[in-house]
Amino acid sequence: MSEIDERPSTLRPTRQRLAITDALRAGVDFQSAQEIHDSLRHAGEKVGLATVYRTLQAMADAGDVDVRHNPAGETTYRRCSTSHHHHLVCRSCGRTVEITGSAVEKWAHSIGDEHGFIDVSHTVELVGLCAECAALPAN
Amino acid sequence: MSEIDERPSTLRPTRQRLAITDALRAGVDFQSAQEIHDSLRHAGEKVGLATVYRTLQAMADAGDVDVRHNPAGETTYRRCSTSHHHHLVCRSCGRTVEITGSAVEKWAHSIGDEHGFIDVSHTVELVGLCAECAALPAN
DNA sequence: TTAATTGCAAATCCTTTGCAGATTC
DNA sequence: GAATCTGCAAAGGATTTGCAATTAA
Repeated sequence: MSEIDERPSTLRPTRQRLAITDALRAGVDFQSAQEIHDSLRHAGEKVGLATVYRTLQAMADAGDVDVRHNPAGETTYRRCSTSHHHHLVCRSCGRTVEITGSAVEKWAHSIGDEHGFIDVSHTVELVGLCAECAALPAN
Repeated sequence: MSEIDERPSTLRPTRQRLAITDALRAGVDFQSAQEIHDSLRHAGEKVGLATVYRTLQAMADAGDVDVRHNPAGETTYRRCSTSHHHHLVCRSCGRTVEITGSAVEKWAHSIGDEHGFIDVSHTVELVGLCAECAALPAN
């Protein structure tokens, strides 16, 4: 009764899939299926939106890309092993600062080891009030 | 041209809002608007779904609750200051381990300070492959 | 009384699915 | 030729919005 793995034994390197892989490689950070679809369209590659969704999902299942959700509620994808960074976002004005924290990287890794998990990736998001917004009278 | 703060100056403590606050307090972890709506309904409180959405959104804007997205893509809320923990999830079987990491808490805080942010909350999610799934031949 | 709040239903937006035709092996 | 993939359009599900009625201050 345990359905753990459902991937088809073959994954065909079609034009569409290669294009999507390229788009992921071109993007620096997480991108939504819609963004990738647009990006492909602008690049002259014609790929159906449904195909983009299906492919990204398959890649995520296979562990080839990391998944997260952006504030807009979209599911976003990023190829693994991209130079890794996080964001510190102001909850009032949306100002964003990029963070590179080797400290968390190590922490994530050691937690994984501790529980017998391998191949651990992580997602971190810091949300706070930036100095400017904190200074506003309304706050 | 800078619309930074749009909150109405008054936030009325209506029956609905109090009920939603209670529901948040009752829940141990992140809950979606729909879950809270159900929970209220079962508790005998009649509150419109739209109201739940609007209220949670307002609370999030005000910084009274933390927001995250669950794997299903739903937006979920948790009152701030709940005993804080994170999750380590197996990307294959979904097995979940709760993590309490004071290390990250401190890290998040110091990063905030470093950039002049106050009132910094954070969201962390670790995704990996658990020992059991890693042992499966298919993987 | 006025401004904020609510409920309902309609409207949006993102994502998934059914299915026939195209494609890869 | 068989198993996969694609695209399109329809279907689903979550969230938002318009608007008239209701309620708190």
